[in-house]
Amino acid sequence: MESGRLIFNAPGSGAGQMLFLDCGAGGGPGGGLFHRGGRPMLGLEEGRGVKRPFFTSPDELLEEEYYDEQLPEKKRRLTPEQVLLLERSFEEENKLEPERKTELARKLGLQPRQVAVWFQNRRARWKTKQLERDFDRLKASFDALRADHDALLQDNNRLRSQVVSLTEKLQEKEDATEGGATADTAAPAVDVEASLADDVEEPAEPAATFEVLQEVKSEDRLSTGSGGSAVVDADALLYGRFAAAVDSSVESYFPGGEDHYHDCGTMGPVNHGAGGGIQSDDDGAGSDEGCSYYADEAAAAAAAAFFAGHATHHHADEDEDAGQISWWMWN
DNA sequence: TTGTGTTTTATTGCCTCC
DNA sequence: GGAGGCAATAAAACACAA
Repeated sequence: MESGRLIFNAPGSGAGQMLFLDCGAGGGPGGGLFHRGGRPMLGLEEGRGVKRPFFTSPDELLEEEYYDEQLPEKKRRLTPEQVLLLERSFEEENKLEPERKTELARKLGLQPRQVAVWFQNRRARWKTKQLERDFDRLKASFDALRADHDALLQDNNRLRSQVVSLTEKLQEKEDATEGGATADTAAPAVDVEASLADDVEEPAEPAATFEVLQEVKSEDRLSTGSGGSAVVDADALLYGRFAAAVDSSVESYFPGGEDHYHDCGTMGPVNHGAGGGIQSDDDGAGSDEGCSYYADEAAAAAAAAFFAGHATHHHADEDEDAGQISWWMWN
């Protein structure tokens, strides 16, 4: 981009001091020493091969030697001392009040506009760094969540295979019962429990399972003694053990109480709307953590259907949570 | 030395606030 | 409407490998 320049003596400046007005076509950026409003920016050119700051102290500006070798201005970097002072000032406050700007400019021998520009660019750099930090932090958080998710999936698969094998065993026992003598109708339930005890590894929360067992036994005593009770009871036992295992997983995922995954809004763990995306700190990132990554209402419905008609009468209070539990189970 | 990528300084245009 | 902030961008300065 070619720029034409008007070079003229700066009003009020010492003799020979020039200003360069950038008249680049289209008003494009680059090299101009005038900013909006026609505010002039002073610039002094270095001698060939001589390194020296573009903007110097007011005293230096008056030194005659600087008026030699006037050439078209070039962009100069601030000296380390100038940058240091600016950095310190930025650390104190990243916004620049007019008084501070003037004072800094005076101390540094810069134009106030330069100080303002430096702060503007510095804020932009800080924001970029902040975004990088936010990204790293969110990525780490996401990776951790994904690892947990994978672990839960493995757990889920293991439990599902147990359900299948135990269901098969139950079916075998049912078949055997129907084909054999009908001596003691309570016997199948006892056998199922024994079988389950052999085949299912210890649940993560024995207390919860114990409650289920107590419930199962209690209902078993009240049952009519039909062969069907064994099926219901076995399902109830499975449900209880599964729920305990899931609760354990959830607890480990949300230390401090299961309410963490109940408190994610009216839709349970499913996070809806724009708030589910990556957010900056300003947007309150982190408040949604653990709430929104694995939404699958179809899975919840499937889980509810699985247990419907089998164990629900044992766990009426858990029915309303079935969707959320299955959300962990089938994802 | 030269080509290339990065950093720094500065400008422009748009937006918001008073 | 003016002042100031921000995003986008240009271009000089700088760093560094080939």
